[in-house]
Amino acid sequence: MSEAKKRRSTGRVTLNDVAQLAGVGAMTVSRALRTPEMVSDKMRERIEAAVEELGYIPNRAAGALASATSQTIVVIVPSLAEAGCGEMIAGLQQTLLDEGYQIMLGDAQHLRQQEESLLTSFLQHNPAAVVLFGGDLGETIRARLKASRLPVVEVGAMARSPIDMNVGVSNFDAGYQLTRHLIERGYRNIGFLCARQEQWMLQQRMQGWQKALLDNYLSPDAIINTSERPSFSTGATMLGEFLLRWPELDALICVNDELAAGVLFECQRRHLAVPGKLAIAGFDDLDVARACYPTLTSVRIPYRNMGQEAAELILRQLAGEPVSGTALALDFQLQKRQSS
Amino acid sequence: MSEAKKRRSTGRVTLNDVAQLAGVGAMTVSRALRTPEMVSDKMRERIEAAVEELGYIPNRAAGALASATSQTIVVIVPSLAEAGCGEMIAGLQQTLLDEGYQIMLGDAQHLRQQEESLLTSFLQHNPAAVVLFGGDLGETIRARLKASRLPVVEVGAMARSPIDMNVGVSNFDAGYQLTRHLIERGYRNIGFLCARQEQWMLQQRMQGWQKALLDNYLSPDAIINTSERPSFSTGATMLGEFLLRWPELDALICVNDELAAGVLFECQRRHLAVPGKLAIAGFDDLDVARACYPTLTSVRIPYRNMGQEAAELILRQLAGEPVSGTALALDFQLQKRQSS
DNA sequence: GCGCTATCAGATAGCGCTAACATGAAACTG
DNA sequence: CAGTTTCATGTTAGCGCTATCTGATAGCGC
Repeated sequence: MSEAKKRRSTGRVTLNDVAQLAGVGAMTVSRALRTPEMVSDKMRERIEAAVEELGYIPNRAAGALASATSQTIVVIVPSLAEAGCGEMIAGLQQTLLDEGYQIMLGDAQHLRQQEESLLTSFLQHNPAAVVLFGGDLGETIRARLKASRLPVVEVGAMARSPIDMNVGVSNFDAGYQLTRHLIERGYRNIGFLCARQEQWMLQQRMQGWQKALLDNYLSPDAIINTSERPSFSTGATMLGEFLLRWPELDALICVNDELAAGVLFECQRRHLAVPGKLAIAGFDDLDVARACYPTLTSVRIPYRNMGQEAAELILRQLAGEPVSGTALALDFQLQKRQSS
Repeated sequence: MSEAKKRRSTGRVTLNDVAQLAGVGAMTVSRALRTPEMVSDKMRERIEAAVEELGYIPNRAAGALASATSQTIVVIVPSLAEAGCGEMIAGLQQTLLDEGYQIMLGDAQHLRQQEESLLTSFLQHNPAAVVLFGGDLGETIRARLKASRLPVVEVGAMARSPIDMNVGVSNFDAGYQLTRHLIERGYRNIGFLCARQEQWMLQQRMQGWQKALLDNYLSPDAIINTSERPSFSTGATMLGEFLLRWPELDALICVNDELAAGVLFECQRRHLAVPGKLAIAGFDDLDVARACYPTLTSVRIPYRNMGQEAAELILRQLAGEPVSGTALALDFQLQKRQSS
């Protein structure tokens, strides 16, 4: 009878279908689903039954369009291989999922340009908030994010000038305390193996080491900065250079545990006693630090917790609490082990 | 002059704004952006200029609603800590980003129930396709995915009964070949350390080992299956048990490199020569396998490649090519090193 | 010149949902 | 019991975009 050509209609169950079955208005169904407390018990039950019966799946695109907000949280990380990154995301998701938010993930692969395209692409989704890990974004992006007025949480380190909110640990303090620990143990020629110094988080650890040495009238000369990934094999490779340039070295702090373990492996290869000939320490307290031989002194950083706290902040912000601008410093924990 | 109360209007630049500035119809702008070849050069340039001038950002929610398709690819992983998972995602993203797709990530944390909520939540977005890593989803979910008629790619292992497409390596063959290598080297009492046997990928490796032993008239008795995470420290813990139960063991294959490295560490701790007293081998060829001492025999699995191939399949499928049902087996590579 | 088909641009009508307002009934006020 | 407030629900009108159709031009052979 009708032209039947007018339009598509995806065929899927819609809010209206539910409303009809339940014999109520569409708006009531919408309310029953999003703000149940605004609907009488009787109605709600009826609606829930109808939803169940039809197997209704809300269309988020429609919701997002109508309300001009989405339930999507954008997460941008420099690389998924980054230590703690997975943990952090797991923590985030754990808290966000129950509230109906989902994570849109971007891996920038340490490329400025990639960050740009990720952000451009993500902003098209009207995300509810943005989470940044590692805190090393370019100025363009920081400006764009600021301009977007979205809730932003920078996670990992304490940011120099936070865009908005910030959850992290003081990597400077971590570096400082770890170094002091080595000094207390009697080491005097303490080197530092850094990688990718441009990363704020890593740089801060290094500066903590510097400061601690200076405060103790030791000179922070023995430092190598490589542009390689801070990986096991990089650690193994770099030890040789240290020994060549600073034969008197008696301790080596590595900017993360993978490097530290790599250095340890190379010591084994060269039959250098650890900590007898060389003490080693790292950061992040990865599982490997507890398993290797000798066990590795490290600094535990609560990555999962960071994710959870970041999620909390976002939720509170979205709920209207005045948490904008909060900077939350979590505690790290020095793990003294056999390698020092 | 108008009542000014009717409705919200987000204030953002819309397609219409661009159209007006360019002096064309909205539809033409839409076409110029999505299917440039359908618009004359003159128009396109004019429109592009207008887009630039206004800093127009398309609203994906509106697009998704109107077209009933989104540019979102859902990725569900058992856990981000899973070896190769990050690599795979990076590979995926690399290929998908240029085509305008983005990744919505779900970490199921090895929980069936979590998988469910993730999927429910994600389906609300009308994703263009779904990528599953590890291939250990529950039946409910597999059924739901099948019913959804979305393009699905299972990545990691060769699936028993693929939902749709599949990109992976034969973990059975990998296990078989690794074991054969050890047999060829003269080892006769070859144990297997498994963890989380319920994971298909890991189980297959184990069965490859079994088969290889049987084919060579050796009995696959020395096996331990732990429910712990296959981590460094789990490896370190489990070695003791092996030595206790099978003192004659001369080689130990671990279901992944972290376990293998953990076992190696424990050997160092106990001053057991590797491979003199015990040979060790793992899977995944993580960086640690190349860095540790002695270096670790392993099987290289091309995780990043898998992600790329999966992305290609999705793109081709979405472009209408008949690739549905494809099962793509990639090559692994045996890496013979010092530990065997 | 005539019809005829390509080609491109515009007009129209929603996609499925929710903000804002309107309504009606119950609950309260004095 | 009229008048006000409260509450639960319904009605209306889009959110910004795209599928589909219609119309205008241009090109073609004859």
